[in-house]
Amino acid sequence: MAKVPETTARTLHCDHCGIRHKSICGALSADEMHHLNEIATVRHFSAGETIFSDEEQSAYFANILSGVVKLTKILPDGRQQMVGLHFSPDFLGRAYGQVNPYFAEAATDVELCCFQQSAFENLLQKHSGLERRLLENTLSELDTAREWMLLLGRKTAIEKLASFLLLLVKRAPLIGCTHVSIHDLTEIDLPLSRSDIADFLGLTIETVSRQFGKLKSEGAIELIDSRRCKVLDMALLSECAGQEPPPLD
Amino acid sequence: MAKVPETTARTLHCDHCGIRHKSICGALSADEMHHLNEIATVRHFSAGETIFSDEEQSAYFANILSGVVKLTKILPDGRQQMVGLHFSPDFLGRAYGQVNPYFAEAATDVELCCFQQSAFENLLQKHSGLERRLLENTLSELDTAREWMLLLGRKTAIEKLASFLLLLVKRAPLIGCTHVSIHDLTEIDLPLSRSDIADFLGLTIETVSRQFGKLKSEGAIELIDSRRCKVLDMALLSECAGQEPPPLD
DNA sequence: CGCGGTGTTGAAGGCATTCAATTGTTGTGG
DNA sequence: CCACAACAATTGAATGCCTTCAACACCGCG
Repeated sequence: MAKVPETTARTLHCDHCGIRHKSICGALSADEMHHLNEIATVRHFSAGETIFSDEEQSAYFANILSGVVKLTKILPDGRQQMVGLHFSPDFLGRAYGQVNPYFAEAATDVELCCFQQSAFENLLQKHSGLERRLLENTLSELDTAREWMLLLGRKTAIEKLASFLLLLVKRAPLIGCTHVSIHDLTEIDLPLSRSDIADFLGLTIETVSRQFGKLKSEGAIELIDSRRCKVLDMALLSECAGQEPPPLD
Repeated sequence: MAKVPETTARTLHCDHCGIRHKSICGALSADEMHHLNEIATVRHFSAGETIFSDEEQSAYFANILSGVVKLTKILPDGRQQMVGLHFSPDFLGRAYGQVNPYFAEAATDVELCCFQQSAFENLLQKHSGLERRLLENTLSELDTAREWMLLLGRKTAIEKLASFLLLLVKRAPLIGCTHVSIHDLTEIDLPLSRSDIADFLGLTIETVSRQFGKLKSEGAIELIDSRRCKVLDMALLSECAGQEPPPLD
């Protein structure tokens, strides 16, 4: 458990870390960072690999250096629901060690900066700035989860998909998966398969596919290929997401 | 905003507080408690009253002394989803002041111990034990929210209702709304109206009512009146909730 | 007794699922 | 380079679950 996993692992120099200030490490002084540096290792995961399953999940914490990580929960009969979707520079892991039935899986190729649980929790207790950062982090995750609950409980399939695309538009700049084309249109790289999107939205892959079709025929988006789409009309997309008052007719 | 609201308000003696050790106040020493005592006021809300709406939500924090509080989110067209359900001795409020579109409403008559935002956040910064308690609190709320997402996204109507009843069975002892009858059967007081339950589960009131009927005819529960039900077969109820592997037929 | 609010029950309709077939994509080996 | 398999995504048709709309029952209260 305290062992470094089989995957590529090496110590890392926080000084040169690209997410140094955006991640929760931003709360640390140069001195404290030094301590963290000593317990940090970088690990790589290919798309589809399990990062942790419910049995061993609390073994370590991690910052996402690059890539997309999904958190899912599974019912005994196999039904599955995504409950978290994390990009760089998000933080992974459940402090204060209660066991939770989550699976974390790499949605794309992923690079993590990992910390041993015990060492990290030590640091957490010593340095209240870090704890506060973690608290703020957790609070905003809770906000996200609740927004998501509204989506799952009350939105229609097309609203769900439109909301998902808007979420990508909003968050994706951070991970460089959108860019603006010459015609001022946003292009989105979808970091998830249809099956993952379905898990995210509480739908089936067939329904997701059909809603893509509807948004296309509405003129809100255009599909370049199954992993890339262009937003043709952002206002229309927002309206489809149910965030604007619906047209009264 | 720093004013004490119009409702009944008086200073309170934390020494005699019934939830003193179970709430987040348990993190405080007698001395610190003294400080908290000075910024605390008790407020009463009748069932149905709004505790805070999205505009003013961050004005204060509170411990729930008694009663049940629901947190809801609303779509522009009026569709509504509950995103939090809180009992005594839960803590209410979003630290570090981002505005969030929640409504908090009293589901039953409610008694709160309120703290001014600024005063409480001061205390939070000075006393890291309190902050840690809040963090643990927030983490477990996040766990709850994610469990709920699984329910909203993937469970059927009957599974949703059964899960809700199990949640009450699990949490309700804290608020004295269950008790065991002479035949060793658990009796539950439902603190929510059908409409609230529907909001909780992402269903309509009609569907909730029908699922009560199904659970009854399955023999899992018995309805005493619309606000009280008896669990006849806990194992069956768990099975209906989809927590056990479903019967293979 | 009538009234409003809350909960139940029935019938019809719609949206998402399920099952099934087809097309598209990727990577491997001949 | 092409054939082929394996997988991912789309599309179609039929079913089913939940919703919607509507009527009715129940309860407390003036």
